[in-house]
Amino acid sequence: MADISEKISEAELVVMEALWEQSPQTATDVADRVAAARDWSVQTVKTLLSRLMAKDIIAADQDGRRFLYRPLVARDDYVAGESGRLVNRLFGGRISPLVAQLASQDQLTAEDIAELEDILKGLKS
Amino acid sequence: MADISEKISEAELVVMEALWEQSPQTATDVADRVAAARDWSVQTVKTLLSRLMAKDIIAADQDGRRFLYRPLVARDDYVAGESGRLVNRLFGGRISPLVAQLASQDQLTAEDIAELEDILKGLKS
DNA sequence: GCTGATTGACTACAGCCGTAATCGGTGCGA
DNA sequence: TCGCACCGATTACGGCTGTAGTCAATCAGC
Repeated sequence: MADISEKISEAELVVMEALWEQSPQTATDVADRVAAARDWSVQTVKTLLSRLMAKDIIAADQDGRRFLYRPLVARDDYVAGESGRLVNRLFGGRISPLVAQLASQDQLTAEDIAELEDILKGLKS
Repeated sequence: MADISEKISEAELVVMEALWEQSPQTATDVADRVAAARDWSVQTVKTLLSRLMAKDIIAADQDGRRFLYRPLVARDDYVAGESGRLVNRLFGGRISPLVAQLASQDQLTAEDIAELEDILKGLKS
């Protein structure tokens, strides 16, 4: 439940996803993996890695003359923080309006509904 | 269900909340209302109003020598967009992991759970 | 040993964001 | 009618973001 103090930007998040998927990785590995999603130069990815290091969101261990990067923040913690922030900002901290919102947009599949029921069942016990 | 093309920044959102709460309002009204949340100068609020106008997120009707500002985007539409974006970005478009996430943080009150059950009941019919 | 490829560090630069000061016009009270 | 208060418009400016180029060191192969 580590707090994420520094903000992760949109582009930085793409890099984080690559690192969460697999770590540690060299800058080049990350760049290759990211290339699937975004057409960025290797330099761009390296800059983003530097910024993430400066923000203490990732760390790097030297391996010969290059670095192996790894996340310091778990994806779950990040996701929890962002979800909570959104729910607070837009729904006054209440989640049911969010679900109602998404439901009204037909964003809930039958499977989602079944899973939600399971979750609720678990919570009541 | 109008699409929101331009992005609303954090500070702009505070101004939007004031306008969604009540509209139309003069710049001074908005500034007064916003003052409860943020200690901003009137100038700052006016700048934010200008930027929101430039982004076509609000409009203004002249009233004597001042303007009456009103939202062009409904809060529900904005909220729907943001919620969907978050769910897509972090949960691959699936909502149940979000609820599971918040549940695991003890962010669900008994009332939330009851409301969610009602929502689900409604959806199944 | 010299050369080319690779790597991290530093630099760049435009656009957006937060926060506000200043300017020029105008209506109102004295 | 003269000045002041108030209004929107314009300008400011430092920080963050997206996107990348360049530089200096270094490793690997000829």
